[in-house]
Amino acid sequence: MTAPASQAPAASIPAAKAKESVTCPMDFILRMLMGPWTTYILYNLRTHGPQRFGELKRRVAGISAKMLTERLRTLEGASLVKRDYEATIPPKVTYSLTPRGHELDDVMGRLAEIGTRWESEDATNRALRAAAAELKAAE
Amino acid sequence: MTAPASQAPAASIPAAKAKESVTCPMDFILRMLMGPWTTYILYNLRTHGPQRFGELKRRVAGISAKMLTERLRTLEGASLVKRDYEATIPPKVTYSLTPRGHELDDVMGRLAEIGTRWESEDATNRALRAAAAELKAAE
DNA sequence: ACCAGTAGGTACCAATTCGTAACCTTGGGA
DNA sequence: TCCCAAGGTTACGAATTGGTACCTACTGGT
Repeated sequence: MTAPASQAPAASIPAAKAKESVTCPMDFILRMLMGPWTTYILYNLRTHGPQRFGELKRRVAGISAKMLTERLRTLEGASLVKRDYEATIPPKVTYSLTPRGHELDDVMGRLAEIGTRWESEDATNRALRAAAAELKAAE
Repeated sequence: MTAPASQAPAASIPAAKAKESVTCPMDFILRMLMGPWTTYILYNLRTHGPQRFGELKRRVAGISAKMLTERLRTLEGASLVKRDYEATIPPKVTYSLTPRGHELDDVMGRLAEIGTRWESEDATNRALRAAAAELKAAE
């Protein structure tokens, strides 16, 4: 993830600056996953299967066509998503996960599990703190 | 990942816009990991153990003090990193992974493995294509 | 005739991001 | 007396990001 300064090429900048950088191999992959909206898109493609552009756009609520297009092109470039174009009228474009895209299922599942757990842990803690605060206020 | 437009709060914007958004649980966690430099930092803390600010800064080549500070604060806020401050003169601040931070070891390892594999697969493919191109040129 | 839907592409533009540089605190060394 | 170290904080600015709006091309419905 995550490159430094002015991002665009930034992604590669840190590595570039640090010639003999420790090049963390997660970097490439995390840089992909971390792009804006990316996980929402992959999540939807995983859970709802191959979808058309409009369908995906409707599901990933709030995304602009521009962003969706750009993200899909990037994912396609990384071979995580496949684009099937049918030159019918109107055109029909279907996006699906490639085998490589599916290799992430496992990790994504794990991340989702951890994320969910943390969220509930945090909620519990907040509730505990709130309860403690009330007790204190009531005393 | 990744929030939309003007980022800062952006991170939460997509979810915000899409009220009944599908709230992907990976999102929180990926948003953390994806911040600029974040993986480099976690990677270093994992492989080299608890470190002082300056040490970390030297290892994560190219990062500015400002960024490092900001990233560490964020990670601290997410309870992934612990900050030990000793008010000696000069002050001594040591950062280390929290138990929660270590929960990511597994996923990070997997991501690293996949990333490494893809990288080598891609290298192989590039080599093959180059060889094919040469054969073609030579005929 | 006019609007809608499909799948984008392009221009314009404000807002955000992140690097650079300067400054802060306290004590020790030259 | 002056500078340095550690670990930041703050101001300043340029560059990138991503949304909005508009355009294409073709067909079907009213």
